[in-house]
Amino acid sequence: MSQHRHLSHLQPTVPERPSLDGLENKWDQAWSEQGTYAFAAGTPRGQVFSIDTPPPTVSGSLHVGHVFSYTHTDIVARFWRMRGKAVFYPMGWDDNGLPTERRVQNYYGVRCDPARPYDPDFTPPFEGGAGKSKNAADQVPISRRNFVELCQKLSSEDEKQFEASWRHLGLSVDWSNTYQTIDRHARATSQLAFLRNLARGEAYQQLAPTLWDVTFRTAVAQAELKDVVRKGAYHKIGFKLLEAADADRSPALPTSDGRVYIETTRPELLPACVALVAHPDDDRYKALFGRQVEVPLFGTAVPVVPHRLAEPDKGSGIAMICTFGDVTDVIWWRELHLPTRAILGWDGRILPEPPLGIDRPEAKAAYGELAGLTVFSAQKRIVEMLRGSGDLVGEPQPVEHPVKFFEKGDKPLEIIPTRQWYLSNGGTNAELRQELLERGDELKWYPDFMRVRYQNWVEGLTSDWLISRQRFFGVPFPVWYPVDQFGHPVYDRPIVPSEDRLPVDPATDTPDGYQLDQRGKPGGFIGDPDVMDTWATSSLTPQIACHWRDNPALFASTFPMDLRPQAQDIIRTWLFATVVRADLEQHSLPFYNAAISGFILDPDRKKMSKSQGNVVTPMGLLEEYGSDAVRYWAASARLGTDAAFEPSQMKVGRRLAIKLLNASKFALSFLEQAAPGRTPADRNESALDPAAPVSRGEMALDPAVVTEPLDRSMLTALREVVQTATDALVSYDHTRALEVTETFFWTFCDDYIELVKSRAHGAGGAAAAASAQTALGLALSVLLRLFAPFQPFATEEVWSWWHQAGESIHRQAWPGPDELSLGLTAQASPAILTVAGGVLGALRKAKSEAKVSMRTEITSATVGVPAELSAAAVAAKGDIMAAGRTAELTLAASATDAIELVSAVLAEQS
RNA sequence: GGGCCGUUGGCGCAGGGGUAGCGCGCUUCCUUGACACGGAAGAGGGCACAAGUUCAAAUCUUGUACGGCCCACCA
Repeated sequence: MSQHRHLSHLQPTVPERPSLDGLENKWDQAWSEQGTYAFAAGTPRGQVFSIDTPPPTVSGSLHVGHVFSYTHTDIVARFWRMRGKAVFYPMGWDDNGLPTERRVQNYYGVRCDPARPYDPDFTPPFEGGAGKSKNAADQVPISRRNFVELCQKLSSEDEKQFEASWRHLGLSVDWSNTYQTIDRHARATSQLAFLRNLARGEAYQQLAPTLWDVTFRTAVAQAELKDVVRKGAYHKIGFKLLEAADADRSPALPTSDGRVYIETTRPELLPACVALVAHPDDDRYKALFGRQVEVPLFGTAVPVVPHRLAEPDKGSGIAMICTFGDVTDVIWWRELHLPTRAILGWDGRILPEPPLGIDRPEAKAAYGELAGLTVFSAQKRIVEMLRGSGDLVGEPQPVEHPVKFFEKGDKPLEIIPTRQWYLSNGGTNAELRQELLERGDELKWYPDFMRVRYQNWVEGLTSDWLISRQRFFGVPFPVWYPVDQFGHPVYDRPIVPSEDRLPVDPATDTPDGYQLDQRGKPGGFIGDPDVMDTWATSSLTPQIACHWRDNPALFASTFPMDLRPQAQDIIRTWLFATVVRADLEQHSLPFYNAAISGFILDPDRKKMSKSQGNVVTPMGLLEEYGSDAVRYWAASARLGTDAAFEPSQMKVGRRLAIKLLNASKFALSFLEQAAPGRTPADRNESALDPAAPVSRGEMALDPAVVTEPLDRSMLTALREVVQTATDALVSYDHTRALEVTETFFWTFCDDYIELVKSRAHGAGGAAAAASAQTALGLALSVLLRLFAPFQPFATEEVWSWWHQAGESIHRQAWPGPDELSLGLTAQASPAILTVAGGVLGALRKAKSEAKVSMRTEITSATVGVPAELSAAAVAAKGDIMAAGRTAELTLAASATDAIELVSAVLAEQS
């Protein structure tokens, strides 16, 4: 960092015609070569600013929303770097999980079949999705290892493209510090955290009803659900009331025909029915509690039971409980201790064999009609059967109702009993839940109202976190199970590896104490076949990036991280899960601040997303407008606020970047003029001392030279801007910082530069000229640094014109409060600049109304100025007259509180 | 059903007790030696609606409407 009271610079080398073209590649390369954004390892925690960068899903393409939110983070990173922090700014790639699997299937025309052996010479049938077929059967089955290799291959190609785009955008990421959520280190970290959870009892296995996606054939977690409104129909079905053991006990049965009528949207689950349920206070059905009814077609006898969750005003007020139609069924089943009659398989089809309770031949025959069918077909078939048997009353009544889907799936979820791994997240433990709520309070949220989304979510948790997935491209569970003498795995005695063996793949690695050939044999072992949910790994991004596992010194200097930037829609997943993991392992927050960005809306105010088909690819934008311009658009939107996709804002940003180049060129031309071909060797000498020796040394801009009131006024106003912008950035309000800087900058260009132009050229003598020239240089230096986080390319370009090669603006000190303090006696009211601009505006108005050029001379003019501002106006009168080309200017008392043109006599035009 | 944001000139946004502000767009003018990828000067709204608090309300309170989102419900 260099001193800025005295600006160091070389003889300016300003291009004849400055341009934004090519700046991105030029500076990206320079920053890369010079290590401008490298993290200084060994920096104590207090001087580090660490960022938990969201690892983008590389299987998707980069879109404008990414550019938007990552720019916000980069502004913060650049600000703190200039404030003297060692910024720890890694980049991760989320390549682990389903999206990559799907992309690989389409891209290479393959599918994973874990039963196949590894083929080291395997070549995919095609690349690039050229032979893409909708039919999964056309995909070539390959081994899990081949499949994972293809996932890694494609991911790393995608990652290169992402990095290129990010670099083009100017993210000041330390590109020597990247990770993949599937790489060796991430796998080891994820497995280590899991083993610790297991040892502490926070991770556990359970055979239980599980939300199940039949397309992907995997369990999914509560956090990955979405509601989809679907068409369905209420089917009214009669259940025959069976004779009561004590027949005269029930005087007022609700049925005159000996039947109980329920309404269901899922008649195909009839064979899975285990009870009917009504509200305990429902007088219509009270008398039935404890009685048995017979399930139509299948002849199963099931009880009628009371439960508070049954809603009297829904349907007929009495519902059938199936194992399992929805999550309420699971609650009823669990709380009422009902039997299980599962009829759905992992593939979403009706199981071939009927469940217990269906034993009569005609019941078995009825079941046989459904066996093997999909849910959809089974429903059609059973409706025909019920109609035939007379158990269906009337026609099904169409309804639209919300159904739970996996957020990435396109078929409704089913609930299937399976063995799965769970991790405590407060869903079943009030004490932990309270602790996690307190973590949410402890965290600083930007904007603060995002906090309630976290609270809502934590308060609404109904189960622990299901972390196992029956997929292939993910981090495997680092466990094996002993196989007993009968060949059955012993699930409650998992075998774990020692921590130094991580990462392991239990599908190919052998547990300690066993031989390779004992796999799957009685008395041997078997590996857990599942992988972890992608969030189970990405919830550890702070531990991965900061190297909790293998670099305690780095971890100590970067964790808990300073900032977690992320999107609002993954508070319940990524943010919450990260808090859970750090709470369990480190007993702390994983980060102190969360910056939540909004969505990008297209011009029709809809959320931009791939499925909407309205996504604009960012690279085209970056090339068309320039990265600084696109960043400007992003920076104009506040955290947590949805923003419209606005090319017009990008044009404004581009105009600003060009203006920065041109205004700087102009200001620097005076510095050159001030000391042509020479610079003082002694920093304490005046920059303008013509006797100073010529050298390639440094030239000082001495604030003491700034003597003119207008110049001092401008610098005083700028000082306030510095204060405001700094305060705003400290509180993550980049919009405000940009706004005040930009507003000042336009005044600086339109008014100040115009006002001092002729004086800076020497019209008022050497001292007055030096004052203007030095003020221009000082202001330029400060303004460039204020803009640097927002427009890194244009500012770096300008900086390079007058500073030593390699002396990046992005490593300079952020303007401080002292830098522009000109000494108490040299302060001047910022009002001078304002008034001078106002009076100049009045003179311009005279010309504009006369429809003449601004060059036109004014013979004489009178401008009214409010009394309290008249002294300020007088102080800048000479500059105003010069800028307005006015020979005779009278400053009169204004009748109003505004500056107003009273009269003007224009010279004849030639 | 519970909750969180928002509603300010044609569009995008800022302001947040004293009587509206920025950018784009629009109109008119200006090819001035930093910039035509420019510059200057203008026109245009009374801040969704209603009631209240106050000397004074875009600004505070309450309610309503509309838009967006989160959570819950899912027979």
